[in-house]
Amino acid sequence: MKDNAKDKFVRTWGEMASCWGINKTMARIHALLIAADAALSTDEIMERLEISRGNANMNLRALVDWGLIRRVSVGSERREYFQADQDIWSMGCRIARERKKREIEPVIVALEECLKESGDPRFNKKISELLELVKTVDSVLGRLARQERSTVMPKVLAVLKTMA
Amino acid sequence: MKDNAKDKFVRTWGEMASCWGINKTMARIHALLIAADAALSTDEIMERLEISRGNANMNLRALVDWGLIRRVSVGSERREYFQADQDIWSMGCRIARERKKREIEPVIVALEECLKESGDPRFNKKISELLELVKTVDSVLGRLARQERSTVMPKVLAVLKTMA
DNA sequence: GTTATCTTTCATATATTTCTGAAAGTATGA
DNA sequence: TCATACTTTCAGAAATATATGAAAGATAAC
Repeated sequence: MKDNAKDKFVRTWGEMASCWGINKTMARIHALLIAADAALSTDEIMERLEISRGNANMNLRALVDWGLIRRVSVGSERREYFQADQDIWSMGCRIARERKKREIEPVIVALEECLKESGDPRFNKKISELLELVKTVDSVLGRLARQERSTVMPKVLAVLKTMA
Repeated sequence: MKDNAKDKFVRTWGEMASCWGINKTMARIHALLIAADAALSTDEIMERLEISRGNANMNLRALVDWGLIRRVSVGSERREYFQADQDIWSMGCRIARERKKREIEPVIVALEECLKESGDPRFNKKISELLELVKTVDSVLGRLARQERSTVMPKVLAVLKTMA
C-alpha cells in the first residue's frame, strides 16, 4: 500500500464499517477493490491488507453475497480474481437493496405480529405509527434499489428543496 | 414482562440492534420505554430486562444522548424516571439526525481529504462519484431530520410513485 | 492415477464489545 | 454534620465477534 490517498480510503472505509453494522475487514476489502484499477487475487488482497487466507476467503464470499464485488477470471489462469462493481450508483442501489432486506423487512414482519397479538389499544397505536414510519423507509429504499442507474436521489433532493 | 406482544416488541427491537450498529440492551430499553404507558425508573428497567445497574445507567445515558428518551421527575420523588419520545415521527427525525452525524458526515470529510491528497485521476473519479452519492444521502437525511413533525416522507413517496 | 495449484472449512486463538457489581460520588434534608 | 437515597464510575468477568493457519477439498493438466 504505497499510495497514501488510497490507503486512507481503505482505512476510512474500514473504520466506518462498525457504524454500518458490517465487519471491518469486509469494508477494507471492498475499499481496496473500489480503488484498484484491475481485479485482484485472494493472495494480493491477503498481502496488501495483511490478513489470513481464511479471513480473506470469508469476507470475499460475504461481499459477493451482497453483490458488491464479483469473481472474474483473468486470461487462462486458474486463480480467481475479484473486482468491485465499477458503477458507484449501482453499488449504492445494491447496498440499499441489501439493507432493506436485512434491516427493514424483518422489522415489518415482527411489528405486524405484535400488532396482531396485542389487545392494548395504546400500544397498538404506537406500533401502528412505527409500522407506518418503517414502511415508508422501506418503500423509499425499495424504489431506490430498483433503479438501474440511479437518477432517483437527485430527483428526491430537488423535490425536498421545494419544500422545507 | 407479562404482555406477550410488548415482550416480543422489546425482543425484536433488541435483535435488530446489531443491524443498526447499536447495542442490544440500548435497543431493548428504548423499546421498553416506547411500549410503557408511564415513565420508568432505573430500578424498574433493571428488573424488567434483568440487567445490572451499571449497564442500565450506561445505556440510558446513550439513549438520552441520542435524544430518544428523556429524564423526567415524578411528583416530588428524588428518583429519576425515563420516558421515550411519544411522537414516533419525531423519533424518526432524531434517528435520521444522529445517523447522519455519526455515519455520513465523517465519511464526507474523509473522502474529501482523499480527493485532495490523490493525484490519480482514475481514483479521483471514483471518489468523486462516491462523494456525490454520499452527499445526496446526507442531504436527504438532513432535510428529513430538520422537520419537526415529519410530513416529508409521505411526500417523497408520492413523488417517487410518479416516476418508477 | 498423480501432482500441482488453488479454494474452502473449521477448531482454536485473539480481539473487541458488553456486562457486572461493588465502591465512590452526589444531592437532600433532618 | 450525618444519614439516607439515589447515580455514576470502573476494573475485571463474561460474552461475542473476528481472525488464524493447517488440513481437507476441489479442479485441472499431465
